[in-house]
Amino acid sequence: MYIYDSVKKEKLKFKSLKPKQVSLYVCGPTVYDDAHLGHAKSALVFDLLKRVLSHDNYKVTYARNITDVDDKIIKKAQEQNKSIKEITDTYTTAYHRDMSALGIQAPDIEPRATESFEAMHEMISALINKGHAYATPAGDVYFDTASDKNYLSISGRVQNEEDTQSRVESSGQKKNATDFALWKSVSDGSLTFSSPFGEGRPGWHLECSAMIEKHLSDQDEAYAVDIHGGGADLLFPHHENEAAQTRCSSNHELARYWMHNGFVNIDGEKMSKSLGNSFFIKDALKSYDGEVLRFYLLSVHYRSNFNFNEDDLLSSKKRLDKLYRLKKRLFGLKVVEEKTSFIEALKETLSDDMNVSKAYALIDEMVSDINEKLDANPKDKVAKREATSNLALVESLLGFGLNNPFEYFQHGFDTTIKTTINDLILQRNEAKKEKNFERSDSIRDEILALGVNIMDTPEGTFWEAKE
RNA sequence: GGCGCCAUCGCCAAGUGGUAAGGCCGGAGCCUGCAAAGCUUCUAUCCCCAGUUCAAAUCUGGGUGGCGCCUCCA
Repeated sequence: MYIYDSVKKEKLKFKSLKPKQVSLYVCGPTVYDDAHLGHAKSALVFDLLKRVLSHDNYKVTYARNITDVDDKIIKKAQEQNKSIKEITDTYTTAYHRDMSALGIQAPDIEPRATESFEAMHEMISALINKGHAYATPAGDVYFDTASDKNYLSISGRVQNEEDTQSRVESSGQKKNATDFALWKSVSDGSLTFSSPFGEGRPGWHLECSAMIEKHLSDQDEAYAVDIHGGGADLLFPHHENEAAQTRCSSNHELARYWMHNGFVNIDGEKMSKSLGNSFFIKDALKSYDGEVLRFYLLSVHYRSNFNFNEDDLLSSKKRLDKLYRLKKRLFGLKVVEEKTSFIEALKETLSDDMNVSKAYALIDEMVSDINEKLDANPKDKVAKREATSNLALVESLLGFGLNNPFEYFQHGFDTTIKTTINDLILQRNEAKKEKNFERSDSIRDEILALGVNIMDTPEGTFWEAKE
């Protein structure tokens, strides 16, 4: 396995801390709204990573947190006159529903900030004791960035006093402009938690470091986890600060490898609420099968920015269609697992920093190859056996091709229309049998008008939704 | 202003020193009663300039054009 480390900025041969085991921590969502395509991209990328590592015989422990303490959550609760818990429960459930629709497997551990206060308190205390954090007269506890000589080693930034000070609003009580809150003193009665440092709320960066120590870390290792991932925007300040907290409160660095996925833009523009172009997964799912979205969102290398647009999605879907048409040809066959050159090639390609583009190319070529063989000899048992093995791997490694191939092509058609179409097909076949092609073609026009294509095959007449 | 990323066929997109993958679209053909599907086949020298090298899309320098982070953010 090779992984591009976004801190070292080079592709490295992956070496796990413990033999054949991998600890993976990914920054999850703050649950104050529905998940958008950006959340999907990140979750998909690391879902794929876990699958690739697992197929490489690593035992992967994957943790992805839920941030359920946050100012935005409080704001939302006030706006909607609901409790904090109602908000976080609603959107946590929604997040799980959307991720599941995209074929994303649940992480092994899903820690929540509200369940991790003890670990956070311990980390703050350790930082204070070691002289890396201080309390202000106002009751806040800040991390002292000047006390960490390796601060900024993650993002590779250069400290620039003038610049930083002009852009960061200083509370006046911080020692350095870059210092960040570990514990914020709050006493307005909104949402507070008691702590050894007074009533308040934890700083955002703290929960990840604390939960990693609690759930994944081994103090004897030089790194808390093998891999830490998240969106590219988290590199600074979030991951920089996480790393500082861990480094200064314990004896190890946070992660051996850092992975950051690129952004999802909509029609060339950054997705944001202010631009009014946020694209929620649940809305996308109204028009497209979850697997189609998965296939499309995964189709571009994870480190590149992804420009989402409907035209590209549709041409991407046509690629997945070909996989499903092959599945139709193989429908009902039992999978007999056997090694094929395709399987080896696919695993190897994905082990190269998840080269999905090349993986898709391999799939396209494999599908064409099998089709060609089946065209030449529809009973080619060897080809069929190979094909089922190949597709089984695609399903488990990439997570698509899992649907019933007939239903896949009929997304969005209800039973009534399906019945109508099937009736028309029966009528058309009657006409064809009588060689009444005028009638059969006019029936076909009727069927086409319903938004479907039909195809006559040796196995019967099948129909698919157009586009 | 600081730090960083990117620029490959009409569109999407791999390749990062050894002579341009794959998909979509389009053309031609095979198959088909005709279609659809499937198959075959055709279509780029890699933003510009200079340099290093036997050899560069791939390295270096300089342009031009996009974009990201620096404030909450996947």
